[in-house]
Amino acid sequence: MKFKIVGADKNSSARAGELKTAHGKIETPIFMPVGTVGSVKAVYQQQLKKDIKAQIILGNTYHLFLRPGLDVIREAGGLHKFIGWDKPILTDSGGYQVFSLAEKRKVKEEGVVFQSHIDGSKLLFTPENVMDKQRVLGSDIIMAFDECAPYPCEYSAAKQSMELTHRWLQRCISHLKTTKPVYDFEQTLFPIVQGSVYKDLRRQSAETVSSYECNGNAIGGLSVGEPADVMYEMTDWVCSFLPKEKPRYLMGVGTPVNLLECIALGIDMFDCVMPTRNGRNGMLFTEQGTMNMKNKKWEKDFSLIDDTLKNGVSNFYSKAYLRHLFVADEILALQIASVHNLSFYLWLVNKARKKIIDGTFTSWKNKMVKQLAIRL
RNA sequence: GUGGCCGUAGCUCAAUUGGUAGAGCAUCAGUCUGUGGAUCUGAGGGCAGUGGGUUCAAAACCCAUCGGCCACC
Repeated sequence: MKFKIVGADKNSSARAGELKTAHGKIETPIFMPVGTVGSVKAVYQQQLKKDIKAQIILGNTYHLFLRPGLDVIREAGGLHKFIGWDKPILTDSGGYQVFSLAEKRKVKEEGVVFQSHIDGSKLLFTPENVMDKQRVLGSDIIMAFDECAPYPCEYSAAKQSMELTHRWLQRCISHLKTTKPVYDFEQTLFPIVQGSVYKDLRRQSAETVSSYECNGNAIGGLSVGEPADVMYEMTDWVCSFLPKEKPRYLMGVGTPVNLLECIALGIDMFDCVMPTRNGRNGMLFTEQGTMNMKNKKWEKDFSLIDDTLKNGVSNFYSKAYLRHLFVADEILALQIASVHNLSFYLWLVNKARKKIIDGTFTSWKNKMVKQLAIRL
């Protein structure tokens, strides 16, 4: 996997790049739609590619391991073939699910013992078996098995958690070195920086992670409830210790404003459930601000959802119709909202990329941040 | 026609049996950050079928009347 920087902003740390994977090129900064169980909820793969212009999507090791199970995916020839997506895929390791889904869990040195949220069965995830699982999935980018500290988190607990994540990272890397891809293409590991909101821990973690010289690095443990300015401060700080020539992935972020602010801090890759999840709950993101489509104010607003997005959905359906679909609890509402929001996110990062390349990023970003915060 | 039961929020129904009406759903609005069609939070909404009466006090007791359901003739 190769990363090339093709443009940089003079007034910020923003950069534009190209990331080459076995399944094609990714232009950064990029937003990666989340497709946890092998589907970006409510969106066809064809729409994802043609209308939304997604360049890479996410899958989740934990969810896919539970359903349909790795034997099915192996027999299908890997996740790409199974779901019908020939562009790059990144899989999360399941570390976050241990933090967010499992009620009863035991974090031990060996790994994590927890119960399936589907059938309650006991599972053991270790750095080694999570690498094996991602080998079977055949994702282009595989994530290290980490522990995501909650927020707030005491210093001592954050330190312990970070150190465990580092020991697990060492094991992930060793295990990958002694195993081969299941399919005939390259997979690359992104290690994850942790350390909660403590600058010394974050620095230590960023330096530890950097020392492995992986093809890309990720920042985890943010956007878990801390204030936005803390998130920006940590992101900025961590980026200063991560190699410039490698892509940086900020996990789980965020709002359109978060994306722009973090691009300015030097982030290249994002993923977030917000455009799809909030979309399913009626929230639409646009260049002019956000709208809650369930609101009565749209009842007789027959203007197009967003004429600037040429995806055949935002520039086809009216606000009044979409509101009706939401109120009537129609499946089409979720589809329209998801396609729209993802289109907007991809449009936004692509616009940012162009602005970085033509040297007008910061002024544009500052203007956009104000506009995006508006509630319509 | 006679007898019985019932009428409380938009809907379905509560209220320790006289002490100045609540819930669920719906509506309206908010929440949502490595997935959650979920969840949670808040708000609006009742001349108690109608008209009388008893009482310090009535959704509750009495009378009349209207409407609905059931049984009998």
